Amino acid sequence: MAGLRERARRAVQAELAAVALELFTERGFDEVTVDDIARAAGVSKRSFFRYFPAKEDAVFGGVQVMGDDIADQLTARPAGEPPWESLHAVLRDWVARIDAESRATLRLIERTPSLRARFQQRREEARSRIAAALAARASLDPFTADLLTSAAGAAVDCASREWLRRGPDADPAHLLDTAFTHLRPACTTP
Amino acid sequence: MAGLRERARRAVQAELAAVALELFTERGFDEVTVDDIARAAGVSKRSFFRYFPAKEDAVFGGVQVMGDDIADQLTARPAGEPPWESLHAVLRDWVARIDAESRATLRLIERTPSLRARFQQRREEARSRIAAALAARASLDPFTADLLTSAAGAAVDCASREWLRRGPDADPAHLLDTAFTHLRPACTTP
DNA sequence: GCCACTTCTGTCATTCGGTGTCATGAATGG
DNA sequence: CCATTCATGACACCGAATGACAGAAGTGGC
Repeated sequence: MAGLRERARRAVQAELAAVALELFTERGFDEVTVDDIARAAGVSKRSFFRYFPAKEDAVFGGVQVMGDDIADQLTARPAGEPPWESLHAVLRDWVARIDAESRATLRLIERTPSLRARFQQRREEARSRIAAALAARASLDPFTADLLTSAAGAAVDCASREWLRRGPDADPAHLLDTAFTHLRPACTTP
Repeated sequence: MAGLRERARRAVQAELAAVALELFTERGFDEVTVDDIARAAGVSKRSFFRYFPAKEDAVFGGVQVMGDDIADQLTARPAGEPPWESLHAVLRDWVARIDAESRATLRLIERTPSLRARFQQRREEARSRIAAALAARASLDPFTADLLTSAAGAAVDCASREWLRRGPDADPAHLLDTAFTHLRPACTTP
């Protein structure tokens, strides 16, 4: 069961994230101080840092959880499937689950350099784990797993940028398909 | 001719960068304050920020200049050459020009998260310019140019990581060749 | 050499992100 | 009911970064 403490903690964290996102989208990330967020949420500046290790981290969370299970889903793919197809399928599933709120967050990230940097950092960590999972599943050497996952990351990046270029009406999944098709590496069929 | 002011400025900037790199490699980026660097170089902390916009920027410079002319070299490639081959050739040339000092810098960057973030940010800007140059030269749509340059960036990343994995004896150019060969996208031969 | 004019520099003060400390009060578990 | 744990706020502190100002030094014209 979830104790009162745990529930309160999650509630405050969600409240802080919501307040922060609102202020950020309204005035821009750099024009909002941690004190602003804390005061708007009715807590002290010190308490903010008890819920988030850094100011940037108040933005992630809705995005972060999604990236965690990609490695698991990857190991659950059919055994004979080529690695590139596995990555494509899993990531296609992932972009399909991105909801409207996450898209607003992604836009904020895309236009804020410091957030972009933090985002790339997290994505790189995730990519590293995914590469390890892929190497274990398909018995690939680390270099090849690195190549495949990095290329997949590039595909996601390009699809994301193209989606931002075209506006929210474009279909992200279709853009990702195009990117994966165009980028299919030579090493998938050795 | 270069006036005394200009020469003095470059000298101080180089001195600051050298001192900073020495302290960073010795004690780690986060364990060195700007005051430390400034004092070791015999200037005030305030003056440091007149030469570099941020602490991280004292590390780049030896690396940055190299990335600037990649777009130019790209436009100078033979007209009929496939885009992927052009990127391969130019970047191969680029890694070949990386000297020992730059390698030490790269190692420092690779093991310092905040430097990595800054580095990725700069590389992304460079990639964007290169994509524009490539699109203009080979009359590609922005999306395809994006895909090719991002994949090339992934190749460089993977080669760099593999090089760090294997130690300084490995040949970076050869690793880059392998990455580019394995990653050759399907869209190079439409 | 002398004199404006610009640029560089150090000093001081300030903002902001982030951390350590400590006392207080509330939740928890027996 | 009581001892322990945990969250909180208040305060001080560090380091990165910026603005303001005064003085030193280079630059160009006379």
